[in-house]
Amino acid sequence: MSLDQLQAVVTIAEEGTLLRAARRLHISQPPLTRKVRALEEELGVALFDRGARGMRPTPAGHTLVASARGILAAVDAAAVSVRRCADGRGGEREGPGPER
Amino acid sequence: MSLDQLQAVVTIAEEGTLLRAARRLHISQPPLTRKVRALEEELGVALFDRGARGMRPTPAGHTLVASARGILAAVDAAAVSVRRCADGRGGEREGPGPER
DNA sequence: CGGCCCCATACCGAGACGGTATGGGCGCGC
DNA sequence: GCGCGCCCATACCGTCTCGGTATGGGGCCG
Repeated sequence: MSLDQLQAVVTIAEEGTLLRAARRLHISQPPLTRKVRALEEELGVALFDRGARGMRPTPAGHTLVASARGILAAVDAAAVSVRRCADGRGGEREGPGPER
Repeated sequence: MSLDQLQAVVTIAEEGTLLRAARRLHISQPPLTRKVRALEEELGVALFDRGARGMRPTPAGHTLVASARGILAAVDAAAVSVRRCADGRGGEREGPGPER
């Protein structure tokens, strides 16, 4: 599991189709297919229901999307905290707090 | 920034030297050097002080280690939640809560 | 029934990742 | 003061994953 894959899952869930998600992620559709399938195989769980209309998240997929949003936000917050800690001054408490 | 790099930073901070951290991560020392340097350049911040004795985290490094621990725990919790959601039964509330 | 949209697969090239070998720097013991 | 050992940094190379293009199969709509 990688942050890349989590971002992919979140975007697909938001867009509903691989093509639109791929456009938003600045990649092509086939790599996205592989990313999702790889994650599904790694977890041993189907994350999306494929239909002729697009992809709809399964209950497991929905759960993962919710968790992934928090994780991605935490990563971003961590980067900000680290830069804050060394950029201007040299002392800051750990403050990635604003998660979820 | 990748989960791999976060894991590396945490392990290095715990072990104090690249060699011991590399052993724990089942990789070699040179790739670890590159991982850390890449992350430092990406953030524009020095994460460790290199001395003849080993590597000691800077304040920024310490901050990142703390955040990284929470993120990695959240990722693990997410995987568990997803599997729980689809493994036995088909309905579970989103419960990655125990983070940090 | 024809057309369209969407996902899946096959194949290929480039970039990233990891491993081995080697060098430079510093502290410690003799 | 000098040699030794530890540790991080760099150079080079093989492999493997990742992304892109081209193509196929399937279902819904008009």
